[in-house]
Amino acid sequence: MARKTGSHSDITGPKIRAEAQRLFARHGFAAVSMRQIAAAVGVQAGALYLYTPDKEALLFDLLRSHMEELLAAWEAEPRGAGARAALEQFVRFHIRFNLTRAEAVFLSYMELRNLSPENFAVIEALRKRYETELEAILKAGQAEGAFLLPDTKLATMAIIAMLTGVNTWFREGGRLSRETVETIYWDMVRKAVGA
Amino acid sequence: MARKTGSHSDITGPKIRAEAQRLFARHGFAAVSMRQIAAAVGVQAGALYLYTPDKEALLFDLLRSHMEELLAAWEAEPRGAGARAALEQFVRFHIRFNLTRAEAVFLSYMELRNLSPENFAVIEALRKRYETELEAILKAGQAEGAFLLPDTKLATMAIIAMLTGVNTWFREGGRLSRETVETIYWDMVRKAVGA
DNA sequence: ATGCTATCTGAACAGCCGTTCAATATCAAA
DNA sequence: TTTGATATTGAACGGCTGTTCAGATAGCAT
Repeated sequence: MARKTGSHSDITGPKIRAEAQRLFARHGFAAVSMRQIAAAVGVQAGALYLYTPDKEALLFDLLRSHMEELLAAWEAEPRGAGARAALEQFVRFHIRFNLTRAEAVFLSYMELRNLSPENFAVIEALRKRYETELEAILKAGQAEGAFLLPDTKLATMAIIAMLTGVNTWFREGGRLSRETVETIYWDMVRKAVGA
Repeated sequence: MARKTGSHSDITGPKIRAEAQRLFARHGFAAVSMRQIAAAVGVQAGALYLYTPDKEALLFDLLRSHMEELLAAWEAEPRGAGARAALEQFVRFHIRFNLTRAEAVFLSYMELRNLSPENFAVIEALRKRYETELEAILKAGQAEGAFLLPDTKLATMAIIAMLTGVNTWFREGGRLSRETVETIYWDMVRKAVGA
């Protein structure tokens, strides 16, 4: 046996990334073997190397794609006028976007240490760019007198941690809908920044 | 060679736990081998099994000890009168305690999935107990009219996520002292709960 | 129908994994 | 000084690891 009927890189490639993401998120990068990923895809381990130079590159690709899609989605988001509207937009966007990509978010927080220093720096830079988006909103709000904050840098970190935390407990079909959660978190954030 | 001069279970035992915690936190549970831990302790791999039945039990021990010490420390904390004082106490305690045990906190958040279902349930129950401590404060504050919260359960999760997030960026000797950070976070939490 | 290219297999590589255990050296008590 | 308990080694177990590659088949353009 060699090439399989119906085989196509347009199908196998994405399938590998999808299964890798699922398995890495579920068991952790180090705990998942290339043979497990291959089995999930329905292929032998050697075939994976047509699509990635090595295991770490597979992880890096997932993390970088996620961060770039996060930034692109935020930039494509409609922006209201004023810092207060922008902050509400950010809060709702962050919760909504992250909930639809729970596995990727999980990976981005858990598996950074499995990256080489160079790859780690790339992801860190993207994450920093995203944080700066929020900090810019907080600084603008502070300047226009809409917010009252002791420290915009700390507020940035606090708000992002708080919002990302939703992913750890939210379950579809639970007590509260995603929209309700967004609203409740927005209420707490709004108060916290003194708006 | 067999037994080493100066060898003692009172020394080797704690040393194994300390090195395991350090290595697990640094590289991840799955990525660290028993031989690496043994080498860090200065012993052969086989000797570890005088102190733990297997690798997972080593991790479980670290997580359970941490959670129990966290709960014990909180219970030993002096309690002020009223929900507002209690909440400030909690905020400052959580940041302070977690910063002094960064490795254990990191492990407790990252390595839960490497536990067997039974062991996972034990840690989850301890974590739940801790969360309930905060929620009780929020409920009491709500009842006595000190706080104004849309949902105490969500506020609990939001506050804990926000506070634990400090561990990801705080560095000793950085721009702000631990006490200043405590105060700033307390300010944000206080506003968020409407107090 | 032919030939080229894309895709995949299956075996092999060297090395590491968690764990067990008989043998052995040290320590502490008698 | 002898004896028994304690602590450790070092080798061995079967199995899994990431990665490479020659060989083989499927798809596609001619």
